[in-house]
Amino acid sequence: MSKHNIRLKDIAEELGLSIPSVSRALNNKPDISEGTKKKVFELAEKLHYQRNEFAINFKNQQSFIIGVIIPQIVHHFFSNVISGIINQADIMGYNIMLFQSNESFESELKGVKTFQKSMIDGLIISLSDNTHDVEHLKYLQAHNVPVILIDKITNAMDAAKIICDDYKGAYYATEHLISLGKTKIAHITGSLNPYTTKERFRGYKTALKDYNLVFTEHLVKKCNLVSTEEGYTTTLTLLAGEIIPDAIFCATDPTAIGAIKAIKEKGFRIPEDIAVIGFSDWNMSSVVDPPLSSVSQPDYEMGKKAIELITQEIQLSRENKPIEYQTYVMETSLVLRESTLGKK
Amino acid sequence: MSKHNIRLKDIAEELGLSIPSVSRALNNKPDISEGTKKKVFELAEKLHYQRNEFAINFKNQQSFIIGVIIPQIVHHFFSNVISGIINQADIMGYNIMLFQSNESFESELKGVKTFQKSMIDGLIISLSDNTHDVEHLKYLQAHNVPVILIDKITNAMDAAKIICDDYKGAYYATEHLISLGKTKIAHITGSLNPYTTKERFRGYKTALKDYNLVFTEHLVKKCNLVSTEEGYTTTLTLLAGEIIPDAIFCATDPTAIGAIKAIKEKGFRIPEDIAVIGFSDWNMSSVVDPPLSSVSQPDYEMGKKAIELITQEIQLSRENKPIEYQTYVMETSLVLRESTLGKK
DNA sequence: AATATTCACGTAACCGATTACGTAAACTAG
DNA sequence: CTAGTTTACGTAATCGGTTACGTGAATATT
Repeated sequence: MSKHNIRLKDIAEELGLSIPSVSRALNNKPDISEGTKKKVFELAEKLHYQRNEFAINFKNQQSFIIGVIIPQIVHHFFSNVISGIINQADIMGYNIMLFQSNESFESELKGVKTFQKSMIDGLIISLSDNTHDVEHLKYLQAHNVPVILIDKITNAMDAAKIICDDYKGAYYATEHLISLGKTKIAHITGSLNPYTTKERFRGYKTALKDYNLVFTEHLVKKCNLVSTEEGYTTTLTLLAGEIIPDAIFCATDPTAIGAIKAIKEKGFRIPEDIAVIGFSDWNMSSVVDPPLSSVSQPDYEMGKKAIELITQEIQLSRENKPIEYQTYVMETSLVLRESTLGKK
Repeated sequence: MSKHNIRLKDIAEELGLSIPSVSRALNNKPDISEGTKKKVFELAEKLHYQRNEFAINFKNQQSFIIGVIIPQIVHHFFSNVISGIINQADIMGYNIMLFQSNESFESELKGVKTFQKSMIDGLIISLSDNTHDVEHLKYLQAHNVPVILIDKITNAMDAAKIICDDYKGAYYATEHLISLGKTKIAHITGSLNPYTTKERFRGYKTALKDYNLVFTEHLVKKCNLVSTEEGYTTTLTLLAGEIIPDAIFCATDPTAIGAIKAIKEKGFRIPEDIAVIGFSDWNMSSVVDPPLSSVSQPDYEMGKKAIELITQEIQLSRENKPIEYQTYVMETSLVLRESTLGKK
């Protein structure tokens, strides 16, 4: 930040005018003569004058900065969410201040406090897995800073929330496996991020029930990290069990990729013997062998929606109008590939 | 941003003090009595007073914001760079304002201007493929805003630059293939992002030469988008040529993944008939079949280094000290997997 | 006791721009 | 020719905090 940027004062002094007159000229205010206006414009042009938005925002008590806190940037889903957030924020005239909590509550708390002191106009946050207390977010809200929860949400506070329909996505995925004639459908679930995982589990169970398939406790395995490695070992356990599944619905793509590896290693065919479907449609999913069917989440659109909502809330908040909080459930879609459909 | 945050004025009025006295008390300045200090601290605590950093930064003409512009967030390499940037910036007490150019020069230009008006203290930028003019960056520099180029750099301006050793990485990759006894080593190069691609090509050629292998023009193919699809079709062309390669060094991992698909489809064994190695070690590379050997870039460290450098430059710039620009070349490392080593 | 020093605070200026308000000079109207 | 209006500007206040400077009262020194 230069100390030698051109200020209104520089222009005013050179033209023998007062600072407000220069301001009025540059902003095309009525109370200024055409001649002065022209002189000011020309000098401003010549000196490459740029308005100091920092000063204006300070005066107007509005930063045009939206804080974004997510658990991890290096994540297919979140990087797409951020992409949507940034592109839409640009359209709406806002800047994005980004922070990652690395799944730590302390870090998230620190991020919120830093943002608060930086006078963000609003916060879009996806909670860390270790966040159970949301007083820091309620405090922001209480001070007229709109907060929007995205993906990893909580019921512990009233706010606009954006999620994708994990339940329906899981239901459709399971339904798809059923439509292939599979009857012994396993599910590898996760324990972290309770909300989405629970919803996926619920979708799985409901689909089984709706199609009159027996829910078998043995066919449901829990994975803590939902990683490729855990997917691999968990699937090996599944395959060594009494009931060998003929399909596996995994709560995440990495888990599904681990499952594919285990299934191939044990000599089963995919999808003939065991079909596999994941969740989230990671970019890697199309390149594994066989390419993985998955449930695609509207990540980019969720980010875009978050900006649309928060800019509205910021506006309402400035006008001291009441804000009605809704939860926006966005549709998922099935992306079918060889891991369920087989070779074309 | 609330209009009703607690200000020094509120505390001052309640205690019958002047605003500067409250300020001195809270900042533990000497010219204030212990009794007053205690009273101020207690009331500040009670009212949850938070310093308005926005105001202080405005006064100090320093925003503690570092602007970051990259072509795309949804990219394994860049998301890791940003991760390093954010974590290190947090340590150094800076905030990150993020923007993506989507590989558009106009968009990049707009981002730079917006950041400039927001009074960023420094800019870390990875140029879009369509950026040939860097006047916008030179302008920032001329106004004491340090600019650091990362990965996609240019020689058109003097600035600190951070790249990874594409040349050596490519050399090592080729050398590794040679060490496996491969003699007909093909290279799939790209045309975008000339600098890195050219360096990778140069590393490939030099390694061949150093090990007395013939450089064969036919074994080098150009891919514009370096995508999986292009890698696939390009490899099919290679395999239909007169000289069938016994190894392929691809300029990117997606290309290599496409190559693997084509090689498997044509019935060749990997790595026995044809070994494959990529570049960048995308997260998907470990899950393809066979797992892909690749050249790992120090993405996270590059981001971290960028923050270290820019905070130093900001400091020097504030002290009006001269800044010496260097180009930091960071080491790559080989990540060897089955696509060159075979099954263990 | 007279003077010097320290203490503890208040006042004013500032960061860069905007905006409400005030006011000479010029213009208009009756 | 005077009163009212418009024009085109300047002055002052503001945003929230920091800092240089000034000052009366208390304390210390000779």
